[in-house]
Amino acid sequence: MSQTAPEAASARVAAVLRAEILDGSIAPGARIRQEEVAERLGASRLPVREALRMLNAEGLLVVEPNRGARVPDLDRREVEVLYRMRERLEPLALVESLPHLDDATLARIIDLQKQIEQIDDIRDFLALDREFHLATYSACHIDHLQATVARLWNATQHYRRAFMELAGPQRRWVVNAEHNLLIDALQRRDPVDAERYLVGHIRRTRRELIAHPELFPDNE
Amino acid sequence: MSQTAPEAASARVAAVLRAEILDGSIAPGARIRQEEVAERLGASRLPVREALRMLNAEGLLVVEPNRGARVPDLDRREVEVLYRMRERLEPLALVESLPHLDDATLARIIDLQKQIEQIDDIRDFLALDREFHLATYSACHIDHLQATVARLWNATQHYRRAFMELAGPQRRWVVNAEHNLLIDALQRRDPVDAERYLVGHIRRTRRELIAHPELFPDNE
DNA sequence: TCTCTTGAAAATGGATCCATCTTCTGAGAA
DNA sequence: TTCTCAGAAGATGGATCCATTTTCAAGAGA
Repeated sequence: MSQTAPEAASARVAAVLRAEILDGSIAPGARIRQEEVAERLGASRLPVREALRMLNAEGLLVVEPNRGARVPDLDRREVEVLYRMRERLEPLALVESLPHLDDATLARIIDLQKQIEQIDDIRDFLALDREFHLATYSACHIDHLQATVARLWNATQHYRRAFMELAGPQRRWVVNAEHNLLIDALQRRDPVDAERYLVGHIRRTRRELIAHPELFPDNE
Repeated sequence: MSQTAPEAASARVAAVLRAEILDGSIAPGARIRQEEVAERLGASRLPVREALRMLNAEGLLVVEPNRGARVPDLDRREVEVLYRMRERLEPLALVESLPHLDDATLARIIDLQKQIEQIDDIRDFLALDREFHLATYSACHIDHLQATVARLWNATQHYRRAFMELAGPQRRWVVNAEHNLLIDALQRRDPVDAERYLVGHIRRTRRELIAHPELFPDNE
């Protein structure tokens, strides 16, 4: 066969929509019409419906009965609590992952950070940053934990992007310092320091993000 | 209309399957065949597929491409980590909920505990216990947080039931003592004590549950 | 007797057509 | 001008039929 991957239509549709939501092409609040997606991607409405359910499970959109799917837009308190969830869950994922992290994954993490330090484009930065962190959790091998963490990243992705477009690159050096301290702790297999730097990283991000009320709808 | 609720077929199918999984009629490891469910519940396969996706989003089953849906069975480490996730997330849900808990909800929580102290049947106990805890989080009004906590309860429900069938009712008084201390802290609107008793409650449950390796598959 | 192969049965994935619900638009009256 | 209500258009939910994949059992060969 010349085709390398048969891949189901619903998975293909889900992949396209996932990318569009994560990179902001489909903004929060937008309604997603099944027929429009089906026509655009050359499939029938059925795999589109399946794809919407998948993305719903991934925290990227909400499905309301008889009213279709839409990307939710969150208020400031909601985003803040999602970040507090990250502060509690990701250290657990990291500590469970650390003992099983092999050298190849560690090398990939280090390489990702090198790319992060050289990239300018915000979308590329966000994608690499996400891949960097999820890679540090990849060895925990607890599906529920990894899926939950991914959902939190998915739901807050838009606000991270909006923040970076607003704040510009002047705080990038802080991210890099935190990432490199985290990598150092990982290389030393030190769960205490790894958790310390990770929590600090997420906490700082939350505070800087929350400090911009203009990112969120209907703030009194 | 005589019908009080029109309710979509997919939601109805999902409700039946959800109840069957939670009460153990469909055990972990079991494959769920779409056609069997469709015939049994008097619907076509399409709403069944939708229902399976919904339950997948709720953490009750996993869907593998071209291989259908099944209720996952977890090993001991997986259940332990799920409980550690609960220990970190539920205190956050409680603290975010506590300031918004109204008197009616508090009264319902107290009433649920009174029922818990009088019930004998394990399935009824588990349902009431679940309702009790989720009620304490119900005022946090963060959909993602409540859904995540519900998923953790869903995924571990089977092992809680198996544990109770094994351990019998002799530790029920501990549950009641912990619940009543938690209620007292809620009535005093004391987030510190409330978090303290809740974490203790979950930690003790985890330890007692994990102490029974015979509850889990393939433990060396 | 064990293993590999092959083919048939069964289950899932997808497409099209129809029913039902939502929502938007516009006309009419206060 | 504004509110209300009715009707039409559009979108979602569901049923049936077909295609593809998986799975399992039977048989041939070593």
